[in-house]
Amino acid sequence: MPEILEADAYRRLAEGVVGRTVVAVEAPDPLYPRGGVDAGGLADALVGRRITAARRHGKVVLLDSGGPTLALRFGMTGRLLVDGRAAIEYLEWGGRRSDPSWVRFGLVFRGGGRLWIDDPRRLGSVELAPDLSGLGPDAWSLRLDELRGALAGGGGPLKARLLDQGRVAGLGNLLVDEVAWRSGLSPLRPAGSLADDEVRRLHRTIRRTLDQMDRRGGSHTGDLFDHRRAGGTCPKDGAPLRRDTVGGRTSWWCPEHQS
DNA sequence: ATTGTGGCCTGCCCGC
DNA sequence: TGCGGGCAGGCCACAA
Repeated sequence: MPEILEADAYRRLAEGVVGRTVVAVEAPDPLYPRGGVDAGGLADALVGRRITAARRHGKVVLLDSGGPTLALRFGMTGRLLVDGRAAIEYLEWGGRRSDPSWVRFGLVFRGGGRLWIDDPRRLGSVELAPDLSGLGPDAWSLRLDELRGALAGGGGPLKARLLDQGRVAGLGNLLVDEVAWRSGLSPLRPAGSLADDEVRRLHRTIRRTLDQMDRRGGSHTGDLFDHRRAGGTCPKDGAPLRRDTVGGRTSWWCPEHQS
């Protein structure tokens, strides 16, 4: 479940390769390169280039090197490692072990350092010159007017809108459940039905929740997280939590204080 | 255009 | 002890 918080931890880790020169590209999994490029194309584009920046938009980590930008996506079980060091050791729903066969992509640098993606489920990908125009504004720097725009006119459930990367980029299932719970908003509410004070509250909550959970260590550190299970109760008021499928995702919420 | 659904992919956990 | 089924969700293709 790499969501925006894990992606940002990966970006921070990837800053460690800025200034290094790529001498080899490893792409042992033919499923991993997307967008019409293969292992050879990745090598042609990247070998000999020096990494100049590590950026992030939503859940996507971007490496610049003077040529086409390299985009790294992590699906739900992808981990980034640099020189054998992981940004996140234990990924919820990720592998409990580490297995060399889970390495899906790697960059080898002059001097022997290495950046790679470990992804048991193979749901992540790498892409050259990604088109990010379909992504909405980044959730962490989201302005109030941008959130208003993202929710405006939506007849579908609030949760589906917040999960839609084209509306707001970066939030995943766990973070959306957490911010809806903290905001006292039902995930089932039609997105466009929120009153202005509710949008403001949601906006504040997104910002504060991301800052706090980043300090805590990731998207599994929400107050609701441990209660997302059969028989779970709301840590705020003790009511039994409801489990619904919303936006195609398992959703846990409190019918007592979320409306 | 918007919204919903199913499939991809595989480790892990539970029940038998 | 081994095995099979279900589950997890980011992302994309496709359908209504």
